[in-house]
Amino acid sequence: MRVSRKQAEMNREHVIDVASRLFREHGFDGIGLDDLMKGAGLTRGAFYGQFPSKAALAEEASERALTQSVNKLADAACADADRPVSALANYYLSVAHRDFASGGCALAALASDAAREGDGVRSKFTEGVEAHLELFEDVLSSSPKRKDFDDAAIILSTLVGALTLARAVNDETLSRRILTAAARFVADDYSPEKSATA
Amino acid sequence: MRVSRKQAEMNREHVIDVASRLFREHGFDGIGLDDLMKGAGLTRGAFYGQFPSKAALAEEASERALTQSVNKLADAACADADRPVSALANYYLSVAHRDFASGGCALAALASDAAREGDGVRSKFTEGVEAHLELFEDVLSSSPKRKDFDDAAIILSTLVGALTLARAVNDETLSRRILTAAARFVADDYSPEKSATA
DNA sequence: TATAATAAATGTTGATCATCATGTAAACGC
DNA sequence: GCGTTTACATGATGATCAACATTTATTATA
Repeated sequence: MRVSRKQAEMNREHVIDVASRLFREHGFDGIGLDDLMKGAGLTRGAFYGQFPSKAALAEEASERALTQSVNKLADAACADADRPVSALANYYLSVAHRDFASGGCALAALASDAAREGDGVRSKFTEGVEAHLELFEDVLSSSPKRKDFDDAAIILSTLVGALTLARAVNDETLSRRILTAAARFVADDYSPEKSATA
Repeated sequence: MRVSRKQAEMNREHVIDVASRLFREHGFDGIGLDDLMKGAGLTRGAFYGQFPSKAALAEEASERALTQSVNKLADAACADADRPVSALANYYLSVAHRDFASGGCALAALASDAAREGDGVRSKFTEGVEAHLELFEDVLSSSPKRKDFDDAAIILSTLVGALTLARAVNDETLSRRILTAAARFVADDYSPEKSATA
């Protein structure tokens, strides 16, 4: 049954949204087109009218997930105007974020998967990492010290690494200790009210 | 054709070694038993005499890869006795390590995959993370300051995160900038000759 | 209203997946 | 040296995979 142009475009967008969630949850190789489309309330046949291949969907879903990740971080930073770095770290390294990979940071959920993907997906990840770094540079520049690529890269690496390790681990105590150690480090060492560290 | 007990045991060990490499390279879902066994010079039928399931092999391969990762880090630290942290960071965040995932750190290669696996694999990763942290605590304790879980967790998170991001990214310049920023941070802030940071 | 375009459903393809049953031949215990 | 054990190979199983072709139904437009 055919559907209006507008509805078709909405369906397409919905498929991308669903895929961005399910890929984060199961990995690119961890879910197939059938379940992906079922998750969107459509069938497999509807797929190839909208996308040329699974890789193409992975590309668009990566872009959307990464944009969403940056936006969530920006919102967290804005929520506490005079301690933005602290707010950002506490959001990112929360237990809630750890236990909600499908709606959380795409870098932590898919970065090691993305390294094995083709250039399409990896290009989107390149843009996504750059966007994350620019956000951090902006937030850091509000502090009296220099605006520095290195500090942004250190913070991003620490956040992604800590969240990834906290998820991989089976032991709740260890998992939380990793999260809080990293959160305290980022908040303490990079807050505006404190002087430079390096 | 049958083979001696000793040879069979050697085959088993060889399968685990090969799997630990191939899983790191392709992810748990990225390679099947056929290619896994082909990589070990055997056929699929030889598998189920040695392992009850693919998940069981993933467990043993994870354990081996993680042990190897700790050993390599320990070797790197020993190579430069008066700047162990620096040596460790420079090894871990080298371009060579970035481009050699199959023989490199299992945490960076498989941590986000492991988060989606069953309790067997995740338990091995728990032990692996603990072993990594203990190594870092030991190396740090040789410096005049405190021996601290938090510092070890921060270093491990930064190393894993930076390497993961450097691999996901498509842009060589950006990739190297992430590696060097993180390496400089770890080396500078946690070397024995420098005072505490937090 | 008739026609062209197309979204979605359905079915098929061939590859690959993990798993297991059976066959075979070599190594081991007696 | 003979019977038993067992390591491995082979083939079959059914599930699932991505990909695509065909069909059906609906909308937009002429």
